[in-house]
Amino acid sequence: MKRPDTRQQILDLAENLIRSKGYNSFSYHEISHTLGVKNAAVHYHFPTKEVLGLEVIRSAIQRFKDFKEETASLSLEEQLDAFIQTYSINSENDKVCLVGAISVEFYGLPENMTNVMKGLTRLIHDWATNLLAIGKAEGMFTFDMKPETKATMIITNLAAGVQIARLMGNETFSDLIKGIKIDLGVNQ
Amino acid sequence: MKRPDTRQQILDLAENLIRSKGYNSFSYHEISHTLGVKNAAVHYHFPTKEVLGLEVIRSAIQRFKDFKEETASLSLEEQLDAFIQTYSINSENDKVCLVGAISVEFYGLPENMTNVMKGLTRLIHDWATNLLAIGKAEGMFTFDMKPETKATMIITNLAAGVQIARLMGNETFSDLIKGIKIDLGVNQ
DNA sequence: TTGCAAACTTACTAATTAGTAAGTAGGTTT
DNA sequence: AAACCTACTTACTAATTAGTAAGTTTGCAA
Repeated sequence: MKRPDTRQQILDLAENLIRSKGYNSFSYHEISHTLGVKNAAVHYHFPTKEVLGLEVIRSAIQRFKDFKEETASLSLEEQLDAFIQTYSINSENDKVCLVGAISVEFYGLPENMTNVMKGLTRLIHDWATNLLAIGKAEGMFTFDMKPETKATMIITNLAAGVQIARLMGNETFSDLIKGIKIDLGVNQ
Repeated sequence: MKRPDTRQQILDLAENLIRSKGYNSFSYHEISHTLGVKNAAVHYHFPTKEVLGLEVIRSAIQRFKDFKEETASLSLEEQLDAFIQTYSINSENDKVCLVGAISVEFYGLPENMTNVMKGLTRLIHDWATNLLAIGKAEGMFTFDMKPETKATMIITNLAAGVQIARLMGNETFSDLIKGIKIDLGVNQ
């Protein structure tokens, strides 16, 4: 018999549930039922829901670090496009990003989770700031503010863009991307 | 004895809880305990949690309509500032906006709630679009895209701005406001 | 072949959840 | 003053929740 890799399946499903409905809107029962295992099997891999939530965020941190490495050799515009594309995929799959999901439920989550999440948010923001700073210095992007401010603007556009797409439709999101590029001066 | 206006207190508290932790992170017990009444008193005013959630959204729709009327006679820039200020107050009170709160939990909420929420989102977006269209025509705002696109950009900046402020601090939000104004050409 | 550990299941528990039925106190209407 | 209504309380229930303790199976190593 094949190794079903239950642990990874639980982790993936938990992330999808957090980004579909929020952390406090899914139960261990929903996970075990969906994967065809028993409730205790989920607790075997992740003793508490807080541990599961933490692991979801930690794996997202690792995934972003991998993304950084994998795209490091690309041009700035290709890096930005790759970043935006991850949100386009979210929008098509009706999934919000972790930053949005965790921040909205902030005061209903274990402090450990929100603290680890702060690290991921800084990581993404620092990366975007650096990208924009270099791009501005090289004359590739045009904006009249600090690169950290522009980074906040683009990240908030994307984070709430996938949220508002649930209420207004996916065209709203693709339209938004065009706007971001126009303001950066990278439209052609 | 004074009229305690329990119904209004429940409604206000419910909105605050939704915008602090999310709809599925608070209970009728939390409401009744906080207000010093019994669980059944909450059910007397709002028979089901879905009804309570719907009333929260409906009262927000009414509030936005009142906002529109009250600010209609102001200049475009004053109207925009008034709109932005409601988000600044949110940020200071660590509250996200309803659009963000409802959209993140979207697939964990009763369909009635998300449908009514779509109405509020359209209402806000249409208002902002109209404001930006007139402001652009009058040469007050400068942007090189459709006014509906710029409306989406500003609304997503504000919605996710208050979210990301929870993870990165309130300076991130006030910084973001400056960025929005710079891109609109209404800085200083 | 025996021993052992990883990955479960079986069978629970205690707490919390939304929701209800029946009663009651106090003011208003008739 | 009798009837009635509003705004509750008392006292529940059934379902769901996260979490646990004690087995069981299966593959692998000694």
